[in-house]
Amino acid sequence: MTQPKPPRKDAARNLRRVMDAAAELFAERGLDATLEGVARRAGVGVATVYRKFPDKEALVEALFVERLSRLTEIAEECLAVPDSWEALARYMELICAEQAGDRGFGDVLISGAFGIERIVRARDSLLPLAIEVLGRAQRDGHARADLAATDLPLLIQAVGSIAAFTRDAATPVWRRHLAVVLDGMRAPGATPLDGPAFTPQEIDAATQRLYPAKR
Amino acid sequence: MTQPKPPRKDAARNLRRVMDAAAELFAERGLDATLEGVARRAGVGVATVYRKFPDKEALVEALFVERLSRLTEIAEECLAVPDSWEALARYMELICAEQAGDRGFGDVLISGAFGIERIVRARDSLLPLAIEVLGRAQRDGHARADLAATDLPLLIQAVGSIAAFTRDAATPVWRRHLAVVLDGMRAPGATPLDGPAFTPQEIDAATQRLYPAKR
DNA sequence: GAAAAAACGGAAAGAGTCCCTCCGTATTGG
DNA sequence: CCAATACGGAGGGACTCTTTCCGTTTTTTC
Repeated sequence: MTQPKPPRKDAARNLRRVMDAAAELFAERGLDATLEGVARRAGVGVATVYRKFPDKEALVEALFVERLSRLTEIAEECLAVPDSWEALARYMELICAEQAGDRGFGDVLISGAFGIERIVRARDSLLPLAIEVLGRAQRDGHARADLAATDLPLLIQAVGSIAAFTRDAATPVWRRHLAVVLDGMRAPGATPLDGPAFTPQEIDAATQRLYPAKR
Repeated sequence: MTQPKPPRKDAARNLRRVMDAAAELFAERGLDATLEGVARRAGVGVATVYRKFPDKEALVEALFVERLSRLTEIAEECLAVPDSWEALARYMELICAEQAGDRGFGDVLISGAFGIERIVRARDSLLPLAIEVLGRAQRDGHARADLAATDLPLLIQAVGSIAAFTRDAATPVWRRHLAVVLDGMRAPGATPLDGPAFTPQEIDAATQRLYPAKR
């Protein structure tokens, strides 16, 4: 019933060091950061990293599954905001901020992180919430009617790409561009959005192409 | 005075094949495409590629310098459009379209393509034109006053990133998001853009970090 | 406080990638 | 037909990154 074994003291300390270092390094450099880099920053050897996590995917999973559920929380909190436009704007802003602060997290969202099951599922569970947040703002006449829910992740990704590109600058300039996007999402839309929006399946397909295609 | 030597027939044919293949492959896969891939698509050996161009950079330069000056043309044509908003909208759209149709070109714009002199210079000559296009629309009260010229390349990059991400889909969905952005650029802006815009130097710094940092 | 158990570090194996060169063979043009 | 020119593709060289191996050190247990 009780834990079979209490872990050794140095092992516990190193696990924390590794996770902290990985969180930092992935935040700065994205998922491309190497495990050797993680080890160096943690002040341990690579083997120690591998003793804690069987491979890189496991480390990524350990770090980001929790953070993804944070996004779900954000969405749910937004649904509780009385003003439906306020809710939509906050939803966009908070998600962009998460990405802007952590390049690795942005990679996870866009790529599905090597297709890790739990991560992909967690990410996919976000769309229904987006539908609700957007739908409410549309029903109230705050958000333009021709926006589709699938436009949200794409617009978020667009702002996120600015955040990634300008990451090392002093100013979080992406907020300016998010403001532009938000104004563009307001009703009434001056320029009609022509052409069909993406289906959720098309979004999935795009993320999946990302991994096999790249590295 | 005349060309010292007319080139051999097969050499001429292969030069064209290589350039065509490279244009295609870079368009599809970006600057990461390998020269072996180019050779394969051209139906020649790698050595032939290297006989035509001393190295990869030279090939990239040959392909994209011309295309960059096309962007200058676009900007100048836009300056000739009477309606200043129309001009700005067209400017944004045409540049996005160029990127959307050619992933390599997007890479060139964002990364400066290995820092190749002529390419960087050509790209930098674009900003003054953007200033004019934007300034005119602002003076006429069409574009929101709190936009800075440096916001344009960043917004273009944002839409471009959607185009890159959704490249393989049937629908050019990025047009929807460009429309959103354009509406957000209209005056009056509902959400104020707070925080300073980027300086041109900050943009340069960001592009330069891109290459050394990555590969 | 010593021996057993657990964990450690860093070198290096292994698997890729990609750029570019070499050289024996083929094509071209006079 | 032969000299000049160009060709193909194997492979050298230089990375990079993940993962394993093993002799050494630290911790725990008695």
